[in-house]
Amino acid sequence: MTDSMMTIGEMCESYGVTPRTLRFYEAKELIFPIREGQKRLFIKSDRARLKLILQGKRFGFSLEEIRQLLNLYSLGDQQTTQLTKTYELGLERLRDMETQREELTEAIADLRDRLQWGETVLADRGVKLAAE
Amino acid sequence: MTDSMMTIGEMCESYGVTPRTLRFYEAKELIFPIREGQKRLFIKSDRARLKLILQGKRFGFSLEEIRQLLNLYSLGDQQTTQLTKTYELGLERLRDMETQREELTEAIADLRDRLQWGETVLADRGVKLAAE
DNA sequence: CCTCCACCTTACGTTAACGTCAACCAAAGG
DNA sequence: CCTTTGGTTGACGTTAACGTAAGGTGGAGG
Repeated sequence: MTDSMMTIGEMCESYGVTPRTLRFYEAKELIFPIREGQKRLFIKSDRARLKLILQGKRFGFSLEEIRQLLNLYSLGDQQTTQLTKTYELGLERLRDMETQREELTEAIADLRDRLQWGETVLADRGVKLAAE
Repeated sequence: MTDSMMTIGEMCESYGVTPRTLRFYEAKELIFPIREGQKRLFIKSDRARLKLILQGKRFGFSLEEIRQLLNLYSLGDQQTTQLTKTYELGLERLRDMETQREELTEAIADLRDRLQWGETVLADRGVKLAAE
């Protein structure tokens, strides 16, 4: 109704996933769409979470790890103990991601060198590459 | 013999993997250890490849994608056509990795904010965090 | 000679993350 | 009223990336 509500189909269209995927994520408690009768309805926060899920997957996190991280994004009225654990978990993840970024930076530089080399080899063999 | 040769056990020790993993990678044609009778022997280039494999996995690449990438790291006397394809594949991966790096940078900043916020909340509740 | 150890192959088991299929409901349109 | 459209819940299938268990080999040491 209000355009803040989306059906499962619209969600799939928007984010390039299948219904099965969204239902699966719900079953794994990564998202919590509300129900109108039988049907699922997704609101803004669901979309925010989904974005984070898809991003997390690109970084190589498992769905379970992502589920933990998502709690960081909906911190509210939890017990202090739980909150502290979540915080520390977040710190760990942050270190992970920073490490990963450094490695990625190196790997990119490396790959770039290889490609440069490949270019010259191909040039030597008289191959014209699509200029870009 | 020469310390440039390593047994499967030594490899596992060095890189924190299981024998099964190395045999699996060989079966998938990601590494090509030489044989002394039955036994596998790993030389320097095998170790270089293994490093790249493990790194690639951290970036979320599948073994099959990694296998493609590895060809870039052993370009030699292949046909020019194949070489060109490999080169273009490498370019694609490079774009992927650069994109991933940007996203990762954003995600890190984001997570950092959350943690900062979490810190203040915990501080308000009188929780002392391990200073670092 | 026997045993242990490190390695081997073959083959079936496992987990994550969905895909696919069957059978069902409910609102909307012709 | 019937059919289409878009959703639902099981339940079983699939792929990647290994784990694991069973049984076999070859050399070193007691």
